[in-house]
Parts: sequence; structure tokens; C-alpha cells
Amino acid sequence: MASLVLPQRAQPTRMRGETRRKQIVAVAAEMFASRGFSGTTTKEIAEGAGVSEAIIFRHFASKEKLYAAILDYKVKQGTERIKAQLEEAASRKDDRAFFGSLAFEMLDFHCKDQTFMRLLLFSALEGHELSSIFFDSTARDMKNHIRKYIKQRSLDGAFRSIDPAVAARAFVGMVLHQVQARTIFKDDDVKTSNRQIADRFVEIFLNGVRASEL
Amino acid sequence: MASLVLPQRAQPTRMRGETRRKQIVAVAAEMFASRGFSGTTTKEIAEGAGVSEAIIFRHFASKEKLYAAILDYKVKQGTERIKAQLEEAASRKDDRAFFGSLAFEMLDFHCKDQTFMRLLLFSALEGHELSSIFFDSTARDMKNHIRKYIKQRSLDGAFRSIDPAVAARAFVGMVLHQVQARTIFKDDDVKTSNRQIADRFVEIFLNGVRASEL
DNA sequence: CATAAGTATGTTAGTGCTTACTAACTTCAG
DNA sequence: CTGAAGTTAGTAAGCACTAACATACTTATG
Repeated sequence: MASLVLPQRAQPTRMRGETRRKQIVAVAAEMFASRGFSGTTTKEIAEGAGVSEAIIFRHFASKEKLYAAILDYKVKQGTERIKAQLEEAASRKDDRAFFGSLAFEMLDFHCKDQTFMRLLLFSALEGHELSSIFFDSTARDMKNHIRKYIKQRSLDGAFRSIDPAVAARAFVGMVLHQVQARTIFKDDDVKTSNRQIADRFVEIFLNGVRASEL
Repeated sequence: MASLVLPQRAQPTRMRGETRRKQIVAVAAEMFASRGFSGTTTKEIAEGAGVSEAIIFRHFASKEKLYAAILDYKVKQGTERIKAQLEEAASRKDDRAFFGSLAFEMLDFHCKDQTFMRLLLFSALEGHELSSIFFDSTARDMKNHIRKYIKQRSLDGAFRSIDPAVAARAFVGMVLHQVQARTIFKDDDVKTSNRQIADRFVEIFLNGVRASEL
């Protein structure tokens, strides 16, 4: 009678351990990013991955450990790309290239991976122990980089003498606030392209900190 | 035997309904701000307020309704103070006063009430339905205000011709990123006072957007 | 090359605990 | 003595997590 309308789960799709593990991380990352740690249940993750809950706990000792694996993965994915470009522009003392590529790469990165900022914020707000590592490895590192550059350019006489920490925060703030407006607050009324926005920010910032060219 | 070591709950502290309601809102606001909506339990809130859980549900039909009441309260508390000052500085076309007091008031406000930014972010991240109202009534309003001022000053010839939306975001970004660094990421290595930071931001921003004074 | 052994991947059906929320009763002020 | 402010002791559902069993892939051996 019910033979034609049987429950559908086509086949249980057996995977190699490592593949499954990665899939679970990917699925769970999405969910933690959109609902936070305590807002996401292991049952949901299991359903999302198309397996039973028990499988999740074979790969990860606990929900916490799974979360940690995700943050760890995201950290590694985070900063590498930007750094190389920055080094290059810094050595040329090309202010426009330095801040321009910094801003654009950040905008572009967070555009492509909206989960990153959400995970970062969630983990910080929820006070997860790995949050500070997450933050340090993405932000602190880059911040010091920027500060150093600003300090150097002040010494060069190219920038006015300003507190590098404050100036760095000002610039990064412009960019990250734009990222958050889009990612978190769905406030998309600045229609301009990433490249253009980056250029505008750089213009404001460089005019703001450069020594007057008289 | 146990007569001398009785359970301590001194007295059940009977309160007037309205008083109790306000107390619950205050206690719960703290908790929602530090652990988020789904990270906070009604049991914890009850313990924090020194009453049984049932009392909470006499005042608020559900946990959601309590959360809504908190957001509603915070919204009202949010913007009023800053606006008046802004209007005044705007009418004088005093750029330094306009952006200076804007930055300082924001820094100062979020310094005094750390829960505000956390609640704002949590509610946005968790996708609470009142989140957009929260955001709109605090940010959108002020943003339009700033944009209008920038636009006017561009027409005056005082500012270069820039997209007011981008410029507004740049300035607000500086300030809010500083707020978040302190409130959310506990990154307190910019030691300068609020007043000084505000001044520095204003300096960078105004130099960045002003028409060259030649 | 067949096949049995062994192992990796999966399931079901729970565990005890916590959750938001409620009913029914008590206490106290006006 | 009435009604508001409080309690206790629940409820069913949901939570992270586990034990015990089933099934498929891999590999060693005759």
C-alpha cells in the first residue's frame, strides 16, 4: 500500500572519514555563523550533513571541539593572502597601493565569505575561549603591520605626526564597518563597488594623514 | 538541629509589579548582552532577579517577549541625547563641533553602557525580528543626519565633492570600530581618552574631506 | 581470484539532564 | 477578604552525547 511512497533517503552516501569530516565542518560552519554556538544544535548539523548525530560525535568528541575545529580552519584561511601584497606595497612606499589593496582585499574577502565576520563576532560575543586566538591571528597581526607602516611614513615626513595606533584603527574601522553593514546589518544602501569604496576610503584617509604638500 | 543554618533567602522581597518588571528587564538585559538570547536561560534570569521562574512568566508571556521588551527599552534610551547637540552644531556649520561631539558622545555612551553594543550585535547576528528596528532607530536615523550635513557642506564648497554615504560610513566606522575593539574584543591598547580619540578621528576625517584651502 | 577477517562508516534507540512554560497553591498588603 | 505577588512542583519537548548493532569497503590468505 505505502510501497510507492517510501521514505526517500536515496542512499546513505557512505564517505571516506576525512571527506565526511570536512563536510561536517563546512555544514556546521554555516550554521554556527548564522545562529551562533548555543543557537545551533547537533541534530540540525547532522540533518544538514545528511547523517545521524552519532557520526558527528565519532569525528568530534564534543560540540565544543567541532566549533574549535571550525574556528581553527577559518583562522588559517584568514590572513595569508593579504599579507604578501601588503609587504610588496610597503617596500615601495606606495601609500595608495598599500592602503588601497588592504581595503579592497578585506572588502572582497568578506564579500566572498560572509560567514567569517559572523563567526568572528559570534565567538567574541559568546566568549568562546578560541575567540581571542581567532581575533589575534586575523586582526592583531595585520594591525601591527599597518601601525608600523604608518609610523615609518611619519618618520619619512610623508605623514603628519599622528598616533599610529589611532590612525590604523581609523582606517581599519572604515573598512570593517562597511563590511559589517553589509554582512550583519543587511544595510546595503552604499551601492558602489568594492574597488570604488576602497579608493574613496583611501582618499579620505591619505588626505587626512598626509603632511600638507606645500 | 539545623535551626541555626537555615537556608538564607533573607526575605522573599515582595515588590510592586511595575518595580519587579523593571528589575527583571534590567537583570535580563545584562544576561542577554553577555550570553545572547539562546545562551541565556529563564532559570538564570530568575535566579539573578531573586525570584522563581514563574514570576518572570507572569510579567512576560514568553522569553521572546521579555527580549523584545529589553530591545524596545534600549532603543528609547539610545539616540535622544546625541541628536540635540548635533542639530545645534549643524546649524552653526561648525564641522569640528559637529563631528567632534558626535564621536565623543558615541564613545562616551558605549563606554558607559557596554551592554548596548553587545545587544545590538547579538540581536542582529541571531536574526531577531526586532533587530532591524533596533538598528534603524539607532543607526539609520543618525546616518541620514550625517549624510545630510556632509552633502550640505559639499554644496557650501567646504568639503570636496564626495559621496556623502561613503564619507558618513567612513567616519562612523572609525568611531564604532573603536567602540567594538573595546567592548567586544577587549582590545584596549589604544590608551588615549575618549575626548582625544574623538579629536584625532575628526582631524583625520576633516583633513580628508575638506576642500584644500588654497 | 574467491572469500573470510577486520575495519571503517553508518544506523537506531536510547541516556540523563535542561529547557521554556504552567497549574495549583500560599502569603501578604490594603 | 480580596487581589496581587509570591511559591513549589511539575510538564513535555529538546539538548548533548552514547552504547550496541548493521552494513559496506579493504585487505590478507588459501
